[in-house]
Amino acid sequence: MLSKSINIKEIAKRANVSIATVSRALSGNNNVTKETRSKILKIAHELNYKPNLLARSFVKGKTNIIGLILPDISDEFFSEIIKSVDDTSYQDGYFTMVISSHGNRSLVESINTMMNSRIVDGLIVLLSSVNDEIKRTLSSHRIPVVAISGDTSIGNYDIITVDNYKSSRDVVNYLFKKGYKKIAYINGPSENSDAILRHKGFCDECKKLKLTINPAWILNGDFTLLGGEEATNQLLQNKERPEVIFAANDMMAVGCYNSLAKNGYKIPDDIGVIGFDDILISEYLTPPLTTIKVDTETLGKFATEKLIDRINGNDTSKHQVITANTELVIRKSC
Amino acid sequence: MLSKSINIKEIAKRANVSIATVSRALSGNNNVTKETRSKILKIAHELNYKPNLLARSFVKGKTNIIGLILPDISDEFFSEIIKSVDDTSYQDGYFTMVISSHGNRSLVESINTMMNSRIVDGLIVLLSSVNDEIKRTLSSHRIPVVAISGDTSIGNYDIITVDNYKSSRDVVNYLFKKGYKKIAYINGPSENSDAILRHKGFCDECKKLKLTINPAWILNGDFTLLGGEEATNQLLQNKERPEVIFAANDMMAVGCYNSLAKNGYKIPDDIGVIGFDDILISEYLTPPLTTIKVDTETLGKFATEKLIDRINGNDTSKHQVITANTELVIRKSC
DNA sequence: ATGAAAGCGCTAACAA
DNA sequence: TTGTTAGCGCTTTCAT
Repeated sequence: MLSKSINIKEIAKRANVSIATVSRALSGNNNVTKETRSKILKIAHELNYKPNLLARSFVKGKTNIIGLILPDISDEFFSEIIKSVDDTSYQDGYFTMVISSHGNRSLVESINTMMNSRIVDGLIVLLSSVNDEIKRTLSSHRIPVVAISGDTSIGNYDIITVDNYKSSRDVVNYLFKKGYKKIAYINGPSENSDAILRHKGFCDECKKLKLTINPAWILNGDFTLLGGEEATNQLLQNKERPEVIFAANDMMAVGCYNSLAKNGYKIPDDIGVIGFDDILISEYLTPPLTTIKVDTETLGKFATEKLIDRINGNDTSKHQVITANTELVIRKSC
Repeated sequence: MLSKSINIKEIAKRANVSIATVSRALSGNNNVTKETRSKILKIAHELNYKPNLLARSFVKGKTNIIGLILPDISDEFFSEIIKSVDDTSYQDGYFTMVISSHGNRSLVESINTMMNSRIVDGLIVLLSSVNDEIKRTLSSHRIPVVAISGDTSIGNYDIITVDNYKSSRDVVNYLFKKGYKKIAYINGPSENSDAILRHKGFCDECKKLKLTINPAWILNGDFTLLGGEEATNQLLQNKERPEVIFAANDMMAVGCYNSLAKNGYKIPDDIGVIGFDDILISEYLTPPLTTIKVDTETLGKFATEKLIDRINGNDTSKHQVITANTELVIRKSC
């Protein structure tokens, strides 16, 4: 294994030409006669020659690999992003390297390593929360960076985002029109940008519709299934019960379902539930979950195309914030 | 952007030493005096020097990246594998590069590219079906290869597998003991190694228990949700109905649930359902799905550890087949 | 402990 | 059209 590999020098020797000619023949460069080229190609094939991409990348200063940094790889939402990014980049001749930031402590570290390693030509970073250090790190762009982030405060990089705020208002509006007046809300993590905006959207629309918000109906969640379940348990302790629960993401909505089932409540007859994200599972819950569909495919596609355009220098415009569409998917849960 | 970067030559100049000394100081080599080292480190820090990992990899012939080739990245089963592989490799100082084979046509191509690129030090390949060409390609190991595969026919690489056959027999046995005699089976794709073994396990155990298999109750599926739904629809056309449906994977079991609900059957009262894989969603179905838990974390961990041991030369034993455990998880669906 | 120099495999500028 | 040669940034002998 790892036996000494065939290189262009070896081919050059056998073909009685210089390594430059071999390089040219192999890279499809024009300045080689048909005969020389076919002779070289034949020998290369016979020796099962494979170019050392590492050497090539090294000299060219370009690897055709993009890096994708995620907080946590297993999350379903993220895996859809991975697929979308990978599909898009592959079509443009790029590989995707997926890097979990393995906990927040190392997010900045991961970004820094990747930025300066020369292993990736560009970076897509999925951000759940943003602080100054992260922003500074991302802005120190040795290579192009695109962030997928709820926080759209401008930095020195492109941002692909979802309209959390408006979608959240849409939800409240929909509920209001359906006749729901008593709405409970399960919040996401306090530092999560998406969660913050969704919460703000909820509050603002309630205010606009003059819905009074019972403070006991605003629960703290953490975007996990269990968090949603516990929040709902807590909610059900109150004597007065809401008519519907708005969970800031679908995973918590699933937790909601569990709690409600265990406590003997029927959805939507006794209490309605609405979520946010439209993860795969949502459609197959009983009853199917009404939710906001976040188009992860577009999210990943936009991010990748933007990044590759930046890498290739095809896009030298000012850094942008691009908003991907959402859509209210009405199913059976409210 | 991409401004000329600081390199060891620059540091050497400023520190009035040779590049060799800088290299030694930076790599923690002993043969440098405390003073020289700290001087160099200070300058490197001031200049915000980051080593060019590509150059380092190139000269060392080692990138500390492992490749993970998957048939389709979005599958939930696979994303758990990704996480496990990434976590494990990260702990050992490796990055993980995820490569979707983007359809079978390019699987061999993907393997070949990665094998010879020098970009990855080793390769984990998730195989859903195996043919001679794939086997030959994997066996031509310029670098170590570990396959995660149902097909365990020996090749020139390590194999991590799941005991599909035995687990499938376990399922039938469990059903039999629960009093189910009329069992329907929804098969996976005909060329899928796991599916083939699960089906064989089903047949053999039925035979052993002298359960007669109604041919109309053996359906063709494709491991997708929709496939499971359609198969179940078809199954319900028969006048005689089975007491329980064994879906060869959980995704199809979810499809089963949908079809049964739409046709007015209650699980498990009217008809039972059992699956295979234990994907995240299974626990939260109504009723929670009884299934075989495939421990993807262990699967990925075994594969990664094996691979890294091979890369480091810590394992020079003959190629092995390692079987990861499964476990029958009894919930409420039968 | 430090330096000089070779070389990893390839591309590309320059010469011929 | 082809060859010569100089790097790319780093590690690693081999001297000193």
